Amino acid sequence: MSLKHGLLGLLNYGDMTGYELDKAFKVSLNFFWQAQTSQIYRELNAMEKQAWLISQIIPQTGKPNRKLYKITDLGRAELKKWLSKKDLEEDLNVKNVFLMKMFFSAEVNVSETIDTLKRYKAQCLGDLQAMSQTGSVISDYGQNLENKKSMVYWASTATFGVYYLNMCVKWAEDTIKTLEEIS
Amino acid sequence: MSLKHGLLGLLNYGDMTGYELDKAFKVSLNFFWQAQTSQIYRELNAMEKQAWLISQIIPQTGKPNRKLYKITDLGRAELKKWLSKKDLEEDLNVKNVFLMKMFFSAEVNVSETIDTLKRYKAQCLGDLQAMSQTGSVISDYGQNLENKKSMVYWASTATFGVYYLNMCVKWAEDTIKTLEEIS
DNA sequence: TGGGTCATGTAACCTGTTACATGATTAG
DNA sequence: CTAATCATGTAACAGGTTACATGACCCA
Repeated sequence: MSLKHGLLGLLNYGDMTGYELDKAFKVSLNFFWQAQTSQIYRELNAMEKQAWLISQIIPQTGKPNRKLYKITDLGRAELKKWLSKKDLEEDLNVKNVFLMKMFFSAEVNVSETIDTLKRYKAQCLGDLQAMSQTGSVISDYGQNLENKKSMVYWASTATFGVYYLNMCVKWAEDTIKTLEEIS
Repeated sequence: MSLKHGLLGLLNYGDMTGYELDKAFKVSLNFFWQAQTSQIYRELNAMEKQAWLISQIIPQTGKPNRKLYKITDLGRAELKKWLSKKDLEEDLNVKNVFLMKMFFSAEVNVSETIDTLKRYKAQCLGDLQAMSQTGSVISDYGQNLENKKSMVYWASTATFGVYYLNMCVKWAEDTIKTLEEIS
């Protein structure tokens, strides 16, 4: 149940509409969690029923009305409970379709797999490039927060991203080399 | 739709029952994909309806009968189609609850987060220890295959695991250091 | 005049999780 | 005597994906 908690975390920074949450999600949490717009709206509904949020309609003219969500004390309590949960094990599970394909790649030509790995590497390098700008994005956003401490944690997840992508590039290069030797 | 394809991939090595697939899954694909036993049985049913598999009941006495699955030509075609799909982007998406919690950790005490990171590191080191034995496991299993090439790919995914866990350990250490400085 | 942004969703479907059920055999 | 192993699942629910719908406004 992490999408709900991600949304709680974002709403804890300030009130937002579903539309704004969707965008905020995509610029911040997207590296380690992906969510569809439609799912966000559905989860917000469910969370309001659970009284983790309350909403307020803000009329607009010419545009659809905005439905602004605010986190409740119950929601904040839930967020903290989730953050403080001691049991790590489930949180470490990772699903990686790319690796699953690699596992079974004896079924396709070596040259095709090498090609896939090269595209993989290129993609990782592109993502790294994009990530090199997160530093300034973080300090831009961080200015609006009362709790400046957040920036340290945001930066640490960005660092994870950089370490991860560099590791993937190295692994791809090593694997390509191994495959070129046997082909 | 990766569980189905993982099961196809395993059945491509040889006929198995749901029970055996469950165990095979947990010793091979578990690092990058996790599946519940009940889900495996359900997916096998669905796959048989799609004619990717056929099954055969093998009566036993004293034990429940075995339901042995065999991949069909249609199933093999589907496996290859999935493996050859050129579009990488979706395959690179990764969901990581641990990082999402880290992102919002300004809400909990720094000391608590440092403690969590230490347990994270310990867990990674434990997993690394466990992974150091995969080399021999791979060559044991590989002996039974006609297609020995598989071992190279299995080994490459295991290498990814080792690189990944080492990277996580380094990141945890760096992050602990950063947090200790600000606290 | 065509595409992007703003802003809301619903419906159908697929996939993943949790809890439960059965019952004999075997190893410690 | 107890726990694990063998071997099958079903039911209910939660979460994720895909496709579709509406409609004004703004910019090139």
